[in-house]
Amino acid sequence: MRKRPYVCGLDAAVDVIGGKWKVLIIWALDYQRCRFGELKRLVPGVSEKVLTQQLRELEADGIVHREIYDQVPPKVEYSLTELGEDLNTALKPLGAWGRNRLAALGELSLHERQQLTGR
Amino acid sequence: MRKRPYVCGLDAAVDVIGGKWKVLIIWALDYQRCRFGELKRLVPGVSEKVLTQQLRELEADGIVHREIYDQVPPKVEYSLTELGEDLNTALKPLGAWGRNRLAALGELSLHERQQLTGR
DNA sequence: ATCCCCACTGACCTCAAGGTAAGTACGCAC
DNA sequence: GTGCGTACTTACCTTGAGGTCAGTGGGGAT
Repeated sequence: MRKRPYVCGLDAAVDVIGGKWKVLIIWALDYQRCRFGELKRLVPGVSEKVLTQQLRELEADGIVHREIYDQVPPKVEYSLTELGEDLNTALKPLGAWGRNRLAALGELSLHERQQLTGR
Repeated sequence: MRKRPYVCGLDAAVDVIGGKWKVLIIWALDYQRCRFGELKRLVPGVSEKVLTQQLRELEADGIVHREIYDQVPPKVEYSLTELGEDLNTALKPLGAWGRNRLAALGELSLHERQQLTGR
Protein backbone atom coordinates (compact mmCIF):
# COMPACT_ATOMS: atom_id res chain seq x y z
CA MET A 1 0.00 0.00 0.00
CA ARG A 2 0.90 3.63 -0.25
CA LYS A 3 1.79 5.94 2.60
CA ARG A 4 1.28 9.28 0.89
CA PRO A 5 -1.89 9.98 -1.14
CA TYR A 6 -1.59 10.91 -4.81
CA VAL A 7 -1.17 14.62 -5.35
CA CYS A 8 -1.87 14.54 -9.10
CA GLY A 9 -2.09 12.25 -12.11
CA LEU A 10 1.61 12.52 -12.75
CA ASP A 11 2.19 11.23 -9.27
CA ALA A 12 0.01 8.19 -9.94
CA ALA A 13 1.71 7.52 -13.28
CA VAL A 14 5.21 7.68 -11.82
CA ASP A 15 4.09 5.24 -9.15
CA VAL A 16 3.38 2.71 -11.91
CA ILE A 17 6.48 3.27 -14.03
CA GLY A 18 8.83 4.01 -11.14
CA GLY A 19 10.51 0.62 -10.86
CA LYS A 20 14.08 0.54 -12.05
CA TRP A 21 13.40 -1.52 -15.18
CA LYS A 22 9.72 -0.90 -15.83
CA VAL A 23 9.93 1.59 -18.68
CA LEU A 24 12.42 -0.67 -20.42
CA ILE A 25 10.06 -3.61 -20.04
CA ILE A 26 7.12 -1.59 -21.38
CA TRP A 27 9.26 -0.28 -24.19
CA ALA A 28 10.36 -3.80 -25.13
CA LEU A 29 6.80 -5.12 -25.09
CA ASP A 30 5.64 -2.37 -27.43
CA TYR A 31 7.44 -4.02 -30.30
CA GLN A 32 6.34 -7.61 -29.68
CA ARG A 33 4.79 -10.00 -27.24
CA CYS A 34 7.66 -11.73 -25.46
CA ARG A 35 8.57 -14.83 -23.59
CA PHE A 36 10.34 -14.45 -20.27
CA GLY A 37 13.73 -15.36 -21.68
CA GLU A 38 13.41 -12.99 -24.63
CA LEU A 39 12.50 -10.17 -22.28
CA LYS A 40 15.55 -10.96 -20.19
CA ARG A 41 17.69 -10.55 -23.28
CA LEU A 42 15.91 -7.37 -24.39
CA VAL A 43 16.41 -5.73 -21.00
CA PRO A 44 20.12 -6.26 -20.41
CA GLY A 45 21.19 -6.15 -16.78
CA VAL A 46 18.04 -7.31 -15.00
CA SER A 47 18.24 -10.29 -12.75
CA GLU A 48 15.57 -12.96 -13.14
CA LYS A 49 14.20 -12.26 -9.69
CA VAL A 50 13.68 -8.57 -10.27
CA LEU A 51 12.30 -9.09 -13.78
CA THR A 52 9.70 -11.43 -12.34
CA GLN A 53 8.90 -8.95 -9.58
CA GLN A 54 8.43 -6.01 -11.89
CA LEU A 55 6.36 -8.06 -14.32
CA ARG A 56 4.06 -9.13 -11.49
CA GLU A 57 3.65 -5.54 -10.37
CA LEU A 58 2.90 -4.39 -13.91
CA GLU A 59 0.41 -7.23 -14.21
CA ALA A 60 -1.24 -6.20 -10.92
CA ASP A 61 -1.48 -2.64 -12.25
CA GLY A 62 -3.14 -3.92 -15.41
CA ILE A 63 -0.33 -2.90 -17.75
CA VAL A 64 0.84 -6.29 -18.97
CA HIS A 65 -0.96 -9.53 -19.69
CA ARG A 66 0.58 -12.86 -18.73
CA GLU A 67 -0.34 -15.91 -20.74
CA ILE A 68 0.73 -19.35 -19.60
CA TYR A 69 0.90 -22.20 -22.08
CA ASP A 70 0.52 -25.56 -20.37
CA GLN A 71 3.60 -27.12 -21.91
CA VAL A 72 6.82 -28.79 -20.98
CA PRO A 73 9.24 -27.02 -21.12
CA PRO A 74 7.18 -24.13 -19.74
CA LYS A 75 6.17 -21.24 -21.98
CA VAL A 76 4.88 -17.89 -20.78
CA GLU A 77 4.18 -14.90 -22.98
CA TYR A 78 3.92 -11.31 -21.87
CA SER A 79 2.15 -8.58 -23.80
CA LEU A 80 0.78 -5.09 -23.23
CA THR A 81 -2.87 -4.72 -22.30
CA GLU A 82 -4.92 -1.92 -23.80
CA LEU A 83 -4.14 0.15 -20.72
CA GLY A 84 -0.47 -0.64 -21.22
CA GLU A 85 -0.61 0.55 -24.82
CA ASP A 86 -2.29 3.76 -23.68
CA LEU A 87 0.51 4.21 -21.20
CA ASN A 88 3.08 3.61 -23.89
CA THR A 89 1.43 6.22 -26.08
CA ALA A 90 1.49 8.66 -23.19
CA LEU A 91 5.18 7.92 -22.71
CA LYS A 92 6.15 8.67 -26.33
CA PRO A 93 6.63 12.45 -25.88
CA LEU A 94 8.73 11.79 -22.82
CA GLY A 95 10.85 9.38 -24.80
CA ALA A 96 11.30 11.99 -27.51
CA TRP A 97 12.34 14.56 -24.92
CA GLY A 98 14.88 12.10 -23.52
CA ARG A 99 16.24 11.36 -26.97
CA ASN A 100 16.82 15.08 -27.53
CA ARG A 101 18.59 15.25 -24.24
CA LEU A 102 20.76 12.29 -25.13
CA ALA A 103 21.60 13.92 -28.45
CA ALA A 104 22.54 17.12 -26.64
CA LEU A 105 24.72 15.19 -24.20
CA GLY A 106 26.26 13.29 -27.12
CA GLU A 107 27.19 16.53 -28.82
CA LEU A 108 28.72 17.76 -25.64
CA SER A 109 30.92 14.72 -25.29
CA LEU A 110 31.80 14.96 -28.99
CA HIS A 111 32.88 18.53 -28.33
CA GLU A 112 34.93 17.41 -25.37
CA ARG A 113 36.48 14.66 -27.47
CA GLN A 114 37.42 17.19 -30.15
CA GLN A 115 39.00 19.38 -27.52
CA LEU A 116 40.99 16.45 -26.21
CA THR A 117 42.17 15.20 -29.61
CA GLY A 118 42.90 18.78 -30.67
CA ARG A 119 45.72 19.02 -28.12
CA MET B 1 27.81 9.01 -12.27
CA ARG B 2 25.80 6.24 -13.90
CA LYS B 3 26.66 2.55 -13.95
CA ARG B 4 24.43 1.42 -16.80
CA PRO B 5 24.38 3.28 -20.12
CA TYR B 6 21.08 4.66 -21.42
CA VAL B 7 19.13 2.15 -23.46
CA CYS B 8 16.70 4.68 -24.92
CA GLY B 9 15.34 8.19 -24.52
CA LEU B 10 12.74 7.06 -22.02
CA ASP B 11 15.54 5.72 -19.90
CA ALA B 12 17.29 9.09 -19.95
CA ALA B 13 14.08 10.94 -19.14
CA VAL B 14 13.24 8.73 -16.19
CA ASP B 15 16.74 9.31 -14.88
CA VAL B 16 15.93 13.02 -14.66
CA ILE B 17 12.42 12.76 -13.18
CA GLY B 18 13.09 9.64 -11.09
CA GLY B 19 13.59 11.35 -7.72
CA LYS B 20 10.77 10.80 -5.28
CA TRP B 21 9.51 14.39 -5.37
CA LYS B 22 10.76 15.67 -8.70
CA VAL B 23 7.60 15.48 -10.77
CA LEU B 24 5.73 17.23 -7.98
CA ILE B 25 8.34 19.98 -7.94
CA ILE B 26 8.21 20.38 -11.71
CA TRP B 27 4.44 20.32 -11.60
CA ALA B 28 4.36 23.01 -8.91
CA LEU B 29 6.81 25.21 -10.81
CA ASP B 30 4.70 25.05 -13.96
CA TYR B 31 2.12 27.29 -12.37
CA GLN B 32 4.44 29.88 -10.92
CA ARG B 33 8.00 30.72 -10.00
CA CYS B 34 8.40 29.89 -6.34
CA ARG B 35 10.41 30.69 -3.28
CA PHE B 36 11.84 27.81 -1.31
CA GLY B 37 9.27 28.04 1.46
CA GLU B 38 6.36 28.21 -0.97
CA LEU B 39 7.63 25.12 -2.72
CA LYS B 40 7.86 23.35 0.60
CA ARG B 41 4.19 24.10 1.18
CA LEU B 42 3.20 23.12 -2.36
CA VAL B 43 4.94 19.75 -2.06
CA PRO B 44 3.59 18.44 1.22
CA GLY B 45 5.73 15.84 2.93
CA VAL B 46 9.19 16.74 1.67
CA SER B 47 11.85 17.50 4.21
CA GLU B 48 13.92 20.62 3.64
CA LYS B 49 17.05 18.60 3.08
CA VAL B 50 15.59 16.45 0.35
CA LEU B 51 13.83 19.38 -1.29
CA THR B 52 17.16 21.18 -1.52
CA GLN B 53 18.83 18.05 -2.90
CA GLN B 54 16.27 17.46 -5.60
CA LEU B 55 16.26 21.12 -6.59
CA ARG B 56 20.04 21.05 -6.96
CA GLU B 57 19.86 17.95 -9.11
CA LEU B 58 17.16 19.49 -11.29
CA GLU B 59 19.30 22.60 -11.56
CA ALA B 60 22.33 20.51 -12.57
CA ASP B 61 20.18 18.83 -15.23
CA GLY B 62 19.14 22.22 -16.57
CA ILE B 63 15.47 21.84 -15.64
CA VAL B 64 15.11 24.59 -13.03
CA HIS B 65 16.68 28.00 -12.64
CA ARG B 66 17.74 29.27 -9.24
CA GLU B 67 17.79 32.99 -8.63
CA ILE B 68 19.29 34.39 -5.46
CA TYR B 69 18.31 37.85 -4.28
CA ASP B 70 20.99 39.41 -2.12
CA GLN B 71 18.68 40.34 0.72
CA VAL B 72 18.21 39.87 4.40
CA PRO B 73 16.21 37.78 5.15
CA PRO B 74 17.38 35.60 2.25
CA LYS B 75 15.18 35.21 -0.83
CA VAL B 76 15.64 32.54 -3.50
CA GLU B 77 13.30 31.96 -6.40
CA TYR B 78 13.01 28.81 -8.47
CA SER B 79 11.55 28.63 -11.96
CA LEU B 80 11.49 26.26 -14.92
CA THR B 81 14.04 26.78 -17.67
CA GLU B 82 13.00 26.39 -21.31
CA LEU B 83 14.19 22.79 -21.15
CA GLY B 84 12.12 22.33 -18.02
CA GLU B 85 9.03 23.66 -19.77
CA ASP B 86 9.67 21.27 -22.67
CA LEU B 87 9.88 18.46 -20.15
CA ASN B 88 6.66 19.57 -18.55
CA THR B 89 4.95 19.59 -21.94
CA ALA B 90 6.25 16.08 -22.58
CA LEU B 91 4.88 15.02 -19.20
CA LYS B 92 1.33 16.28 -19.87
CA PRO B 93 0.08 13.10 -21.64
CA LEU B 94 1.50 11.00 -18.83
CA GLY B 95 -0.28 13.18 -16.30
CA ALA B 96 -3.52 12.74 -18.22
CA TRP B 97 -3.04 8.96 -18.26
CA GLY B 98 -2.45 9.01 -14.53
CA ARG B 99 -5.56 11.11 -13.94
CA ASN B 100 -7.63 8.57 -15.85
CA ARG B 101 -6.13 5.84 -13.73
CA LEU B 102 -6.95 7.74 -10.57
CA ALA B 103 -10.50 8.22 -11.78
CA ALA B 104 -10.78 4.49 -12.45
CA LEU B 105 -9.39 3.66 -9.02
CA GLY B 106 -11.75 6.19 -7.47
CA GLU B 107 -14.74 4.53 -9.09
CA LEU B 108 -13.55 1.20 -7.83
CA SER B 109 -13.33 2.38 -4.26
CA LEU B 110 -16.72 4.08 -4.63
CA HIS B 111 -18.07 0.73 -5.79
CA GLU B 112 -16.47 -1.00 -2.84
CA ARG B 113 -17.93 1.61 -0.51
CA GLN B 114 -21.38 1.01 -1.97
CA GLN B 115 -20.97 -2.72 -1.47
CA LEU B 116 -19.93 -2.13 2.13
CA THR B 117 -22.72 0.31 2.99
CA GLY B 118 -25.21 -1.87 1.10
CA ARG B 119 -24.81 -4.65 3.64
C1' DA C 1 13.60 37.95 26.22
C1' DT C 2 11.60 34.62 23.32
C1' DC C 3 9.96 32.90 19.33
C1' DC C 4 9.36 32.31 14.37
C1' DC C 5 10.82 32.88 9.57
C1' DC C 6 14.11 32.74 5.79
C1' DA C 7 17.03 29.11 3.11
C1' DC C 8 19.66 26.23 3.88
C1' DT C 9 23.81 22.48 5.78
C1' DG C 10 25.67 18.42 8.09
C1' DA C 11 25.70 14.20 10.93
C1' DC C 12 23.45 10.25 11.64
C1' DC C 13 20.10 6.49 10.84
C1' DT C 14 16.56 3.43 8.51
C1' DC C 15 14.59 0.57 5.35
C1' DA C 16 13.09 -1.28 1.30
C1' DA C 17 14.43 -1.90 -3.53
C1' DG C 18 17.36 -4.33 -5.81
C1' DG C 19 21.43 -7.73 -6.41
C1' DT C 20 23.56 -12.58 -5.74
C1' DA C 21 23.47 -17.19 -5.77
C1' DA C 22 21.44 -21.41 -5.29
C1' DG C 23 17.54 -24.62 -5.88
C1' DT C 24 13.29 -26.75 -8.65
C1' DA C 25 11.31 -30.09 -12.12
C1' DC C 26 11.15 -31.59 -16.55
C1' DG C 27 12.89 -32.59 -21.47
C1' DC C 28 16.23 -32.78 -25.08
C1' DA C 29 20.77 -33.07 -27.21
C1' DC C 30 25.42 -34.88 -27.10
C1' DG D 1 25.40 -38.90 -17.31
C1' DT D 2 26.41 -34.19 -17.95
C1' DG D 3 24.92 -30.00 -19.27
C1' DC D 4 21.60 -26.63 -21.13
C1' DG D 5 17.14 -24.23 -21.54
C1' DT D 6 12.52 -23.24 -19.71
C1' DA D 7 10.38 -19.98 -15.95
C1' DC D 8 10.59 -19.23 -12.08
C1' DT D 9 11.24 -19.17 -6.15
C1' DT D 10 13.76 -18.57 -1.89
C1' DA D 11 17.16 -17.01 1.42
C1' DC D 12 20.44 -13.81 2.23
C1' DC D 13 23.03 -9.51 1.63
C1' DT D 14 24.22 -4.67 0.04
C1' DT D 15 23.49 -0.07 -0.99
C1' DG D 16 22.01 4.40 -1.39
C1' DA D 17 17.98 7.33 -1.44
C1' DG D 18 15.53 9.41 1.61
C1' DG D 19 14.10 10.66 6.61
C1' DT D 20 15.23 12.93 11.33
C1' DC D 21 17.01 16.28 13.85
C1' DA D 22 19.91 19.91 15.25
C1' DG D 23 22.37 24.06 14.03
C1' DT D 24 23.22 28.86 11.44
C1' DG D 25 22.56 34.09 11.67
C1' DG D 26 20.15 38.00 11.20
C1' DG D 27 15.36 40.48 11.22
C1' DG D 28 10.86 41.35 12.76
C1' DA D 29 6.76 40.43 15.60
C1' DT D 30 4.78 39.56 20.45
